[in-house]
Amino acid sequence: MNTTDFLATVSLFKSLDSAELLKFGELVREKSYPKGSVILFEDDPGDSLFVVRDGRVKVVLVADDGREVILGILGVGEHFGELALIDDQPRSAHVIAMEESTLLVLRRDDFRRRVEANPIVAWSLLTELSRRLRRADVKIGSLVLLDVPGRIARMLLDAADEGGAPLIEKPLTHQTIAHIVGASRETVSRAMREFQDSGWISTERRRIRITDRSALEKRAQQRV
Amino acid sequence: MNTTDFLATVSLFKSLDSAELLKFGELVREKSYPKGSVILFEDDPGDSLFVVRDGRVKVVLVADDGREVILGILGVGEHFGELALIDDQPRSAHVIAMEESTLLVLRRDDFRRRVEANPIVAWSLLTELSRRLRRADVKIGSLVLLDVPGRIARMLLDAADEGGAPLIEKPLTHQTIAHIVGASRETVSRAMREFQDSGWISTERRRIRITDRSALEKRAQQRV
DNA sequence: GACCATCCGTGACTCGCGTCACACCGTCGC
DNA sequence: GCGACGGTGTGACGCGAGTCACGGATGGTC
Repeated sequence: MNTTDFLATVSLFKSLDSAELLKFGELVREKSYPKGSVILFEDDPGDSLFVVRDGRVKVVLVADDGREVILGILGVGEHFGELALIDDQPRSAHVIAMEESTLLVLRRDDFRRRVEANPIVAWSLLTELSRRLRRADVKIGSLVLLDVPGRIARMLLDAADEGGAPLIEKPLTHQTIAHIVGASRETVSRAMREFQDSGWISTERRRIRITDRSALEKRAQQRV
Repeated sequence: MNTTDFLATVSLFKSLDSAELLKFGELVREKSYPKGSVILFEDDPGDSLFVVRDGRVKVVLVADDGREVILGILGVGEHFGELALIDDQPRSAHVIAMEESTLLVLRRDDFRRRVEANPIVAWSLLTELSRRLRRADVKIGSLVLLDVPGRIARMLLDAADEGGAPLIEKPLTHQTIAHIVGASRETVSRAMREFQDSGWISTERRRIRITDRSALEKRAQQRV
């Protein structure tokens, strides 16, 4: 798939006509990152928007002692780095490649010019930021109101919804889940084991299948 | 101050010329809410944007058992409810008047028409949503990486920065702080007492003064 | 003044979960 | 095959913080 066709599948650009897409296509550079490499650092001044062309990246905050929180995992077609384009503030988190990944990079000035010329993109951006804000608020609520197993249950449901099927395709190690829900690896292990013993989920070669959705939903309700 | 002049002070509208302001002024209705009343409910379909004209409101999530998290407190000139206008999703939280408050209400269709006619507003909105998203992410980080006193310290610093001076003017009860940082009232009491005994803060008739900023900042670093 | 509603301070007890420690896999490369 | 490595399972232990149960202070209202 060439770049223009790919851009047409990205939510941010999907309502653009082909002439516009072509223009955007001309402005992007393509760049590859090996697994584990840091794509951008918190506090850096930022002037680019990135679209995941291939691979998977995580958005993380890390504490001085190395502990980390995963704010989000982005796959093909998703984008990051737009905040710095909008408000000129430094980057708010690190972004790290979870696998070998290739990204499309769009520079601030180019992006702004195109957005001003084309309010549809501005509206897509608004929609996208709204979605993220809602998710962030839900996450804050979970962290305060739910215990760790509850947060894991909710997270599994979210991950499954994303794929459409009650099956989580992407490899999710316990360690990764721990970073997402704000818990320790061991606690995640224990909770997953319990879910499995209760027959709520099953794992088949690195993938997680949800076998009792309503039980998980119940567990993910506010407070046990 | 009349409505138009007031709107000119609101960040969302501040880059508009007076003709535009006048148009907006004609579209809003004014509405009052007694202390404690619920201005909007989570899950309601929403079709209005609200601007705080007077008073103070809190945005909260509440669990079935009544425990609550405060996502934000909005004062004069701040606005809420725009998400539902952008993405047509139901409201994501309750909004409750903390004091007798009066709000300006703008309906979805009117708002959208004005935004389409005037991209400056769209850009202000983007800036505002970016700001909130950053704050939300920082909050998620705090919840996972900091202990309760650390979160309180950070919250005090934020509140102080908002006012410009090292003094928090608005009454903040321990209970309220507890809801903001996701802790119990008792724990907040103990932490505040400790801060006070260490000479980091002092309280003078309902207001909190920060007397040792750097100590608080240190306490608010990742992990004790 | 008396009375009420809020708010704050503090001890005692409990428990969820983080931490440490170690054992047990698969799977990959040589 | 053998080691190395990344991932998982599980016990033991300790601590932060929630909960319960008070008592006491402050301020507003009649």
